[in-house]
Amino acid sequence: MKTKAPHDLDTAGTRERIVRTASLLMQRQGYEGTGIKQISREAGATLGSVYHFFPGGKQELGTAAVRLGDEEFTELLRETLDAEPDPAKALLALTASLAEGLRDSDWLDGCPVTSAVVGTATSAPAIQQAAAEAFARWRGVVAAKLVTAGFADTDAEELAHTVIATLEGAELAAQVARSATPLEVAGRHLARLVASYRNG
Amino acid sequence: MKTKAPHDLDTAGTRERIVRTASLLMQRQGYEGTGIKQISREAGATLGSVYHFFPGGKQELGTAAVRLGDEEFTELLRETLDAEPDPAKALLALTASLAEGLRDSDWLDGCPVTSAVVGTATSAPAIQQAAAEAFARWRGVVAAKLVTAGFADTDAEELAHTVIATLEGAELAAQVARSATPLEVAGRHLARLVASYRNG
DNA sequence: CAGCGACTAGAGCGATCGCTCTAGCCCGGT
DNA sequence: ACCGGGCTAGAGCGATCGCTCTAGTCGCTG
Repeated sequence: MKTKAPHDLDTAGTRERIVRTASLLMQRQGYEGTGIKQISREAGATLGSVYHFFPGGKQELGTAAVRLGDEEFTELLRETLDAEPDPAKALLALTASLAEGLRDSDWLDGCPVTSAVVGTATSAPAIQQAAAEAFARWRGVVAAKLVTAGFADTDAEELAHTVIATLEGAELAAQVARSATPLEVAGRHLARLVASYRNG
Repeated sequence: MKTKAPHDLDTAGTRERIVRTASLLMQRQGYEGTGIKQISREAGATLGSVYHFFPGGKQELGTAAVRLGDEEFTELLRETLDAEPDPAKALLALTASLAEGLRDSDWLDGCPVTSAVVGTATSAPAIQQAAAEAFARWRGVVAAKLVTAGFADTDAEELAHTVIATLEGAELAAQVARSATPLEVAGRHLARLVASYRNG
């Protein structure tokens, strides 16, 4: 039962600023390529604050950053899928939205979870765990949408696997090629794949 | 016109050992997470040798490592696709092969290009360039296979985009989940997607 | 208003980073 | 026999890494 006094808000403010900055920087530079001092500097916080909020150090902060990316993409996923009854059309809207976001950042801001998880398998297992949970949650959201639209449970779960994997891969490909084409093509193919299960 | 004296072979041996070690380590730890000293130590070479062969430093070595990964996967791609006339069946064999390789390394060795390219957009543009070339070459191999199998040029090129993107994404998902399922499901869906263009 | 816990502030630790530099080994050619 | 260049060898540079530590500020509570 916490009160929402200004004190608490300020606290939450600094903590959140640190996490958001960490998420953004790790998205662009990866986990290993981002330093704690750079995060604290760009977040307008001090090193003391960072270790006050994240006594577990870099790994705990990285985990929080991945969780933030998880939450944000989960919300985008839910919004986009809810706005269109037909799952195939919704996927087209989703890839278009991702392509727009990527272009707007000059192809720098890819998937925050992907960026943070690469190369941390042995050095930061907690981050791997958080990334695994994120992917599983996203698959769950896609699968739920498909089930609601009348797909069989098994088909929905398998399609959700491929939808999320293809989105990850197409986002990376688009980033590297500095072109929206991989995402646009992936959207059309995913829509076609999903539609092929509608009557069969 | 170089002679193949033992002297030259030894030279090539050290250089190649360095590149192979760099490729393996960056595959597991990412570009930023791998140090030059660690590479030279594990390759059984000295720091002097590394900078003798790669005067451009870490970025040049990383670029060579990405090119090696490019060549190796290009070969695997060609071999697997050549062994089976039907592209859909060939894709199933390919995902099975990737899943096997991933499991054999205890889910540590994902795509070497992906690992190296994440987080290097601003810090090592030469690596981005090499990765873009790798993805383009792989798409070319897949597209050529599809054209040979009778697909229209446009369909073949678009499918190649999605095949490569989905393989990348599924490999990453399998690595994070420590499970072959994402790759297996992706293989079946890619086969289905490709087959859907056969008569349409 | 005294006291206390939450938070800020940043100097500085040992280790490691990418990289440079000098010294010397080894081997083929003349 | 001697030289010269390809390659090895590793000490050490300044910078940065993740992290610890002490000191101090702030605002709420009794």
